Amino acid sequence: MNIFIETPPDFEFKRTVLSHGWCELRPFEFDPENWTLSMVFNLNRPVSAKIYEDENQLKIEVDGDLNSAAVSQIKEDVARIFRFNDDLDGFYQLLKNEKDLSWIARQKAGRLLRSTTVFEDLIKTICTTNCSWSLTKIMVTNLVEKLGQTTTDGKMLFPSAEAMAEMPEEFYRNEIRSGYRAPYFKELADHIARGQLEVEHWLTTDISTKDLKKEMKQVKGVGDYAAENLLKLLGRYDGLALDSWLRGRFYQKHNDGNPCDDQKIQLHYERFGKWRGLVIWCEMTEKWM
DNA sequence: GCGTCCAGGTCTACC
DNA sequence: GGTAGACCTGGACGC
Repeated sequence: MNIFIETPPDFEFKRTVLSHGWCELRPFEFDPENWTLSMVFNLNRPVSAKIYEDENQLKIEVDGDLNSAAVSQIKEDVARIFRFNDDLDGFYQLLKNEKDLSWIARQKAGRLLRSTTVFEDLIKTICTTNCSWSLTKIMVTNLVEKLGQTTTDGKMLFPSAEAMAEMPEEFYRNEIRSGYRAPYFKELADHIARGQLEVEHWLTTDISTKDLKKEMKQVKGVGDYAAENLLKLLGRYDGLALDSWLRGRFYQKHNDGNPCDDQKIQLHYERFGKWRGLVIWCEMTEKWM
């Protein structure tokens, strides 16, 4: 069946899908020829779907018929991953007189694609640390294919914390190829499955970004970069989430290709206040489309 | 085909 | 609080 969802006026499907690398990480699958994003919804059973842009709405093509509760859940999940409820007015106002950055508002960039749970984004973020993008994809694909529930058409859901907690550390090292991250995954999944750690509330908590970042860094494998990257996915852009790729792009664009310390990068974006993390990301990914 | 080197972010021990 | 070394993998490179 097909489900149609109206999009906000300042929403841009293509810019959001390609906002960062998440569309390449399972269960997301991006088809650039047909401009389709595939994913799997966690309803009372895993259900695969293809998402298309259809004028001012999104068309969600799902396998079989769904009841109204399942349709509501899909609408909620779609709003969440595409950031329909994010208010970017302040961000666009800030940039409207910036000669080199005004394109961001014109192209409606700035919505960063995310998963349907904080847990999934957290695990994927740890998979991006200290390795090549190809290894990130290998680790995420292995997690999904070896632990995820299967849909009727053979697609797979991202595994739950409970499913991950059932596996021993060696599984993550030998099967997922996560190397030294193996004990981190095991410990994180154990803590969440036992109810000792609650990460879903990170999306709605009122605590300061500084305190939230501190809480995130209590998770093994989460350092400054990972915490700030996850914060961006939660809608908090105070941190730049500098990694080697972002630093390299800054050196090329603003420092004649020469390396500089992080303090100089921080200083460059300081005037953008709470939006600085989103400004640097949009600026460095301008040519992705 | 095999061995070596490198990039990558975080943790831990140490100062 | 700051710093050095270890962690582990895939890929690039030389032989």
